[in-house]
Amino acid sequence: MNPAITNPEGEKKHRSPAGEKVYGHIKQAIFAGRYKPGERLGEESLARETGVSRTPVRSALSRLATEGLIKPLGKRGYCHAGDSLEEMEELFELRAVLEGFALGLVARKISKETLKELNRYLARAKKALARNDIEEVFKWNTEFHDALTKLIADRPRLHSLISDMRKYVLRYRKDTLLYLKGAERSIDGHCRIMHALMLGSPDICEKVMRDHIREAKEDAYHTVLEQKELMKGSQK
Amino acid sequence: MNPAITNPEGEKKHRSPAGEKVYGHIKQAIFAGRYKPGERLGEESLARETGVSRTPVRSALSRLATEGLIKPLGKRGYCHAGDSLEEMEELFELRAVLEGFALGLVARKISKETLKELNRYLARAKKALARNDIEEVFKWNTEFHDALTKLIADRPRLHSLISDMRKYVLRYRKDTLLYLKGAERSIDGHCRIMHALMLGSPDICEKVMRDHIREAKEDAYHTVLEQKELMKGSQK
DNA sequence: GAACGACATTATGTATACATTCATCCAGCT
DNA sequence: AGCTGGATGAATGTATACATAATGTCGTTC
Repeated sequence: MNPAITNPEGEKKHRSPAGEKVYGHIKQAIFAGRYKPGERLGEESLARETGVSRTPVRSALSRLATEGLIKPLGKRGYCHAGDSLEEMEELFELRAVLEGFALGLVARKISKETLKELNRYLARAKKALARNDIEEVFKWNTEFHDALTKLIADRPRLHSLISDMRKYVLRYRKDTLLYLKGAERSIDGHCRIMHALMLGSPDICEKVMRDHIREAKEDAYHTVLEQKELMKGSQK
Repeated sequence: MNPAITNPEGEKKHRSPAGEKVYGHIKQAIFAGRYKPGERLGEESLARETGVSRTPVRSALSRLATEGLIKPLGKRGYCHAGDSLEEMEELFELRAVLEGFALGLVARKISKETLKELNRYLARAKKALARNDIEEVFKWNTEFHDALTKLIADRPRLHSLISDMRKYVLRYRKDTLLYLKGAERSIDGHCRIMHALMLGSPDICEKVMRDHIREAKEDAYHTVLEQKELMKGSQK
């Protein structure tokens, strides 16, 4: 399974073994599709499942709600947000806007060294694609985006917004890249990003990144549709 | 004092008398400048202050952190984010991007009735400006923006992001409008927004809204600077 | 038979007690 | 004298017990 999901690597803040455990547990369960869409998530049941008390469960639920994986349900706990196409679409649109803006900021101050680093990731992804090693393509594409994200660490809000959304979106992206065509389009987009960065124009960078993420949205869109079809078929 | 701040009106979710009480208490204290910038906010001291236990205090702190009013401090509690110019600038830049995008979305589907409603608010703000009634200008300008925000209620993430940031930004805006020039520029911006909406072009709407909020940023910038000067002067 | 109401069950809000970890300070050593 | 290391304290993480609110069920009544 996807290591970026099953291995909840060290984040910066939020310091608690138990709370972290529950957080990872629920997140993984959601990504694995273990909850029915819209299913209610109660503090007590989760506390029993994970073997901790309700207090860390509450904290984890609150965190997940901020990240958008679950939604507050009126007055009675939370529920799994489900993969509605609308949600997915909004998420990618937001990413397009925010990461587009971010790339515009980056364009103003990126260094030659960073450009080289990005080119390195891109070259590796291309090589991996030539070998049909999708896993590797995914890895280097992620490195590429992560390197870009790091460049706006001096804008804490923007940075954390983008980080959160990228975390959330992994589920779609991995599946998307399983299609060779998606991998090709993605790498092509990264090429265009490099060119835009070398042009140094914020406006062009913004537009290129928007288009890139909207392409990814289209791929994810089809993937989700097919998943829904599959689920429909597998229902007795 | 600002009614939008001192009167924590009914929000949608988050159901708790005690938790709500603490939330309002801290928020008000922050807006009133009762905490030194960067001051550490401990759960225990806040619990004593407000007379409730630490549990609702935790929930309130978590909420405030999500909204960006306080920042998680490494591993040890939270602290008042302070009014650094950088933070303020980032906040307005984000608003510019997100509300710009939102207005682009709105442009595609706004109805004649809504346009009329917006025009009504705008006209009232103009009249208030003619009377030099800044309080009223503020009120109708807020109605104007709120009406726009409501139009993207079908994009929950975008909507809540914008709502949160607008809440947070109230402190700057009120002071800003105390300057007549700021009020004039603000109303002028709203006029341009109306024209862009009537043109119906998403791109133009996006650009106009961005410019409008960046103007507000400039006003807020000067205001914060003057406040800092004042504080420097009042320090023995 | 359907609807209303009371009770039981369950879930969340709150409080408090306990555990753990971080920070500070003082003492002893180099 | 300065630095290091441990002890002490305080603040957060966790668990649990209690209070309150909501839901679901069962019984009664019309």
